[in-house]
Amino acid sequence: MELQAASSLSEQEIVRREKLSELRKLGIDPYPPESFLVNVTAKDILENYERDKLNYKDISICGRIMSIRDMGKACFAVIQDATARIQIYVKRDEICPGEDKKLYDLVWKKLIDIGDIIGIKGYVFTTKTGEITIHVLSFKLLSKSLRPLPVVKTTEDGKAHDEVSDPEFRYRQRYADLIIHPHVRENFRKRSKIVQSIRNFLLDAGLLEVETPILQPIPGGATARPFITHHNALDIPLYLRIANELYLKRLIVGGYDGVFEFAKDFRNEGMDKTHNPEFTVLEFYVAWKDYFWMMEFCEKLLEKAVTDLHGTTEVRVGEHAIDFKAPFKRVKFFDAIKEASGEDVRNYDEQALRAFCKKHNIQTEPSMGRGKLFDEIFSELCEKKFIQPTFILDYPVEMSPLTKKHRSEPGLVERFELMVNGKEIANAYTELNDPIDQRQRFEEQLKERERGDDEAMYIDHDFLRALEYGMPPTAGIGIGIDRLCMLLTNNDSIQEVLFFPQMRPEKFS
RNA sequence: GAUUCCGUAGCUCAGCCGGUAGAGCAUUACACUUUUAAUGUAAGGGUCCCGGGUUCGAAUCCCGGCGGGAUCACCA
Repeated sequence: MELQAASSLSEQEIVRREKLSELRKLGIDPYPPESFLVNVTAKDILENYERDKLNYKDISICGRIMSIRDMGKACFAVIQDATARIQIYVKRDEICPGEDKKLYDLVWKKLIDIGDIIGIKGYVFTTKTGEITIHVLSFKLLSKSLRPLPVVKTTEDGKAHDEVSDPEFRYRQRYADLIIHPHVRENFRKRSKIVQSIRNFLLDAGLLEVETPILQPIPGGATARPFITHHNALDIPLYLRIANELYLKRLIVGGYDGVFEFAKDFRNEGMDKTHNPEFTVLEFYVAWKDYFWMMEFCEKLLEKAVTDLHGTTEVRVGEHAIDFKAPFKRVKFFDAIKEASGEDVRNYDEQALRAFCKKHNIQTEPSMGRGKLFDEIFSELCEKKFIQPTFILDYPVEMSPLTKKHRSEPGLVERFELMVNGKEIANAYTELNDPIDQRQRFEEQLKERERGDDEAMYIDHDFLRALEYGMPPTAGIGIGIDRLCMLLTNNDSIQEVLFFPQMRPEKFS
């Protein structure tokens, strides 16, 4: 077994395994079980150590070794804990005061590597070059690393050397990516902060956080191809949810006046830098409200999230400075198309729309109905123009089978989408609560499906039954959390805001 | 799914027109008790993604596959 393993290992891996057994021979457990007391973090030291006060005299800290500079009878190394990197200073005669210098000469200098996790005790001082450093009085190996870690070296002018640039490496081995790239760790902290800020906002507003089924017998609430699975005991197909909308509305029927869920949704579609098969959507529904109320609520929510994250309402995204200061601009759907094309397509029938598309070089499919055509026209002609947060409102009824018809505009529904940086971030309605109308809308969807649109919605009879009991007037919204995080962290790939983006399975030989 | 680019040491990359591989960092050895891409000297390390083909000879050319990126399609 050893031979077989050794043949596939690199030189460096073999060396580290040899060091492992060497350590064991010396009676040192490379993976000790007991806790190591930590009384300070690297960040704490770097921010609060003051040379003259001589504080941080008796510290105990753990971290991973990120670099070592061996000076002979003394060494400098850098360790990294969850908060920061800090330099440590290991002096032979300090950790080996007696005759026996084995702990330094052998254990520290030969058997400890970059990547190893150690605990140290000592005190903080400043080197003559002015760097805050931990003077090590004793150290303990807490976990031996068996793989070479590609640590980035940065020159004085900030230029990075040997930075892992292979995205495949970074996404497949995110654990290593996180170790070697502090900014990646920071990105995900930001994501957590965004979610936390929004959650607090919703809880403060009195909404109830809920959980609803991921496995659904009918994949409803959106139009998308679902993942299908099978339940053995029930012997039925089940679908991974493409949305949780219909379940959250059932809860509004049940009498809660505000519910929200940060939901993983699943869609069996293509993958690219803005699409992952599983993704996170925040949906929430508030009774007694309409979409105008929701626009204001949404503005406040985002303004707060951005401020909590950056301390200001402005975010730098690529070339643009985007300002989330409420209120956001509002543009009506058909006004946006009119603005872009000079034509008011609102009353066009399907044929006229197809002619319009042809004129503007917009590709169409025979299976597309009016709704899809409108959708296509908007995304081709208008979407990219909205850089600053802009609400697009009053969509055609064909595009929105779950939305209440507009109170004064025939053929439209009370719906808005929030566009930021040319992309849709949120989608909201005055929710359709008329069960008869809802049934008709589902039947329209059924026709679309028969026509070849395999993403049209299925009829959910239980949902209709719920509506028949009566749902209060309600405003609802879905916010794409991944895309929001991309925006607020200035990343243009969804893979940068997902710890473990979907990848083709790796082959291990 | 389509098109296109890419796949050489642990990491970053070089290797043009075909002659079985190089550099820096990392690793190993020695020196060095305040360095910071530490330094100096020396050494080791590669199924050149996989499988076929052309050829006396392939990392290099051709075909197929696998994996990744980009663009497009579907979608959020």
